[in-house]
Amino acid sequence: MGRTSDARENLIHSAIELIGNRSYNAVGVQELCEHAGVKKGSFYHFFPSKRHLTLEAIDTIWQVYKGEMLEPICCARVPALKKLESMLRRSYEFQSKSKECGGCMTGCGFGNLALELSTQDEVIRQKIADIFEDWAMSLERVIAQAVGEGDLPADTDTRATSRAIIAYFEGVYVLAKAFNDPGMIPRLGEGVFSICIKRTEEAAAAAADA
Amino acid sequence: MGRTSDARENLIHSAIELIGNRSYNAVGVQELCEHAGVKKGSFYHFFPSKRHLTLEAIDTIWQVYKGEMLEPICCARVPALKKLESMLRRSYEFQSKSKECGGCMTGCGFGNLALELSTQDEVIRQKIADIFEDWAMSLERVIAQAVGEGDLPADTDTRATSRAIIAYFEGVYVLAKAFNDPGMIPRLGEGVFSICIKRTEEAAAAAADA
DNA sequence: TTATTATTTTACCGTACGGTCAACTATCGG
DNA sequence: CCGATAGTTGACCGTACGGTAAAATAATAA
Repeated sequence: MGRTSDARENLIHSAIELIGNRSYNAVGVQELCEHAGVKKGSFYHFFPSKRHLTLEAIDTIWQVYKGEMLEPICCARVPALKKLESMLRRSYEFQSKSKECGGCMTGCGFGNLALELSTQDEVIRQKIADIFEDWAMSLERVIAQAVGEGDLPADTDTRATSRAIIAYFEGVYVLAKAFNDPGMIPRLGEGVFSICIKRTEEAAAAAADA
Repeated sequence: MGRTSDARENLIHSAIELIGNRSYNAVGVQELCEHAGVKKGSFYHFFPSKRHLTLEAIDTIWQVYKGEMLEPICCARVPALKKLESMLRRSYEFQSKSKECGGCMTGCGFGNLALELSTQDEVIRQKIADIFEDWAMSLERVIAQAVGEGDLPADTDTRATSRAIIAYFEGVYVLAKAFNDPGMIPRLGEGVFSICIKRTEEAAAAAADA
């Protein structure tokens, strides 16, 4: 009963867009409200604070990314290595488009918020860590598939490899954003395939005799 | 002529410490002044804006990091792969210490500022991009050394490899910060050695027939 | 010693921030 | 049609922000 409203959803989507394009601290409640077409009083009717809105926005991006990008790719019936290629290509497409629209690369929303807020907000940090963990588990299944398909060595450490790939992805986003060049995603992204492989005997030996 | 002062240096070091531990937008001019033991009027005697102080702080961290960490390691007369190990170990030590002191991992100051400010401040973005480029060139020489020592294939793309390693380092920092766990640096860091190697024939073929 | 110059100090500016409140209004179930 | 409920509105906190201006003070070069 009572009336209904889409102000709540609008605010979440405005937060995703504005905070995603700039940063948490660079976007104010007022701007969020204007962008969503909502008065400040309504903001605080739906969310106890800007921080709470952000927490919901983080949940939403993850649900959307997971549901519309990650799972469709992971569940497709194609070779595992092609799935990695798809992720790379889709990332590139998305970042290119966002650069064409807004003039600059936004990068990964989780990485952005993790670096900005991890030392200041334990709840947000933990939420992002959970997301990375969830993401890694999806990826781990892809790695295991690749092992099964014989494209990766049978003794591959799937857990470590999946984490390393996510780290690499995040790092590529950092550089691409610093250079404002989405083209770095496919260029550097190539290197993902190297991560899957264990280091050569010679390299291991050379590193070991330190 | 006139009196001398260390206020300027104090402000730069306060900026490095405070902004490094939190973020650009989370630290105000007032707090910077208090930490440096300087009055606000003096702040604006030395710097036209907080942004300009930050630009100088970025320069300073890079000069210090380069002079006290990067070059000593790169110029040492040891095998190239051992240099990579040194970088990893020193990163771990530094981040562990900073976590013990302040309670949390700060990560890489350049990555932090790149993700926070790249979309909002072109000058800062470009400065950080230049630093990454400079860093990559130092690393490229190490990779070339490893090739010369026979620890990496003769056909290694030293330029691409050095960029990939920096991306990977940055990504490891992102994850380690999100999990507030410096231990991820040595754990994930292992993967650096994989990046140096070209992907196997089979993997390349599998990825190619997409 | 003195004139000059660099630094320090204090008080202040306008603005934007995150957040609160109470009155008001539309809507839905009964 | 009515009462409860959910959503809206606009005015309003206190505070902290980045930044300014001018007078006071200290040190140095001549």
